[in-house]
Amino acid sequence: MLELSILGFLYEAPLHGYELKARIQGLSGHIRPVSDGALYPAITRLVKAGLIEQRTEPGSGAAHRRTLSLTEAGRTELLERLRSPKEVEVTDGQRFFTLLAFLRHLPDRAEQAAVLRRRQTFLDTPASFFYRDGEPVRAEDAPDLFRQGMLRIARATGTEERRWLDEAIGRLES
Amino acid sequence: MLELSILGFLYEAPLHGYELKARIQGLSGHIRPVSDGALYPAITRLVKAGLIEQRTEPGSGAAHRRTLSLTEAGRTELLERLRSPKEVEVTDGQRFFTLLAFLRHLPDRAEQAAVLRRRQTFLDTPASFFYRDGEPVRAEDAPDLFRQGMLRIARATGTEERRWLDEAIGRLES
DNA sequence: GCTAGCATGTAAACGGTTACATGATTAG
DNA sequence: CTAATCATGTAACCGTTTACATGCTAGC
Repeated sequence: MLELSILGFLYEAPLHGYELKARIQGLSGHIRPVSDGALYPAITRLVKAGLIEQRTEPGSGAAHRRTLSLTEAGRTELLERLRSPKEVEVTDGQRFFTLLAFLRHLPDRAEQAAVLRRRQTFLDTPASFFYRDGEPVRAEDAPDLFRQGMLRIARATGTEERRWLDEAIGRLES
Repeated sequence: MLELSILGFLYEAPLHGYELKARIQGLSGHIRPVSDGALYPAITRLVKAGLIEQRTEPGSGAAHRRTLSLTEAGRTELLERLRSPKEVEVTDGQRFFTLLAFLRHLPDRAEQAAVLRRRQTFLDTPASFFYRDGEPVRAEDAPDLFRQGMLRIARATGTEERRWLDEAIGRLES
């Protein structure tokens, strides 16, 4: 997830770690701060894997500042991760959103549409959200005010997402 | 998160691990399966912490089947976790939802309302969702179809959630 | 001179995933 | 008898959080 964000942002332009952190944070609406202890090890991993390159900038700005950029392998890897997301990245809203944030980098509109289709299929599966005894619970039947709220919110989200997916897939395939 | 769900479900009735797993899964709408490798260690932790008790049921059902129940300390702990959620549990939608699922167990309506208020404050902070250069991005300005979608969906969710929070807090405080 | 922001890192602990392992009961 | 479901657990690995640590630069 973090790795995808790093690759995604670097696909657009070379950045240093600190700037990367700010962008990733901006993407999630400050819901969850990106910790240095997650970011820098992730960068190290990607460098070791040959997906990104580091070079120290001389003079400019604060102390040592390492500018990161994607290698050719990194570019290929990003596209592959966007093209073939794991099941959990389609299923989990948070992860799917991260995917969406960079999906424009996939050069083929048909491939973009295919990813949206996978999400669509998941949302249309009658296996989504809040079950009791194997049956989906209706908001009116929820046992208390709070679970009623959960259902209302989940339903509103699902409705809007389905609407957008329809529209977007339509546009991509026209 | 997992621990909260375990405590929450056991507050209602004693259960064994397998049943607990099914309920937790039902709550998330199968978005993310609960793995045994997470569940059983979590149970062990809670037992060690004195928050739940295990007793092996003789005869009934399959093989060995351990029925779990909350101790007095466990009941206190659950209420405390509901009453004073950590910042990230208010901020992160997924976690906040887990909180909501069990919030009815808080005996004091004013305390329930206070938790909802914290979420409300977070949502009203102009720091929520998708920033660029420190400014919130409007859907029309989003650079591509996919980010437009993210914004649309996020906005729909936020709107519905704010509406429900208003309503719910009103009811709780009347 | 000091504080805020820029900038990068490490180490321990924690929680979760994945894979492995076992065995009982029930329905076809 | 055999497959599905019930039922519980362990071990290796992985990524994240939290806390700690350092040092530069710009503006007050």
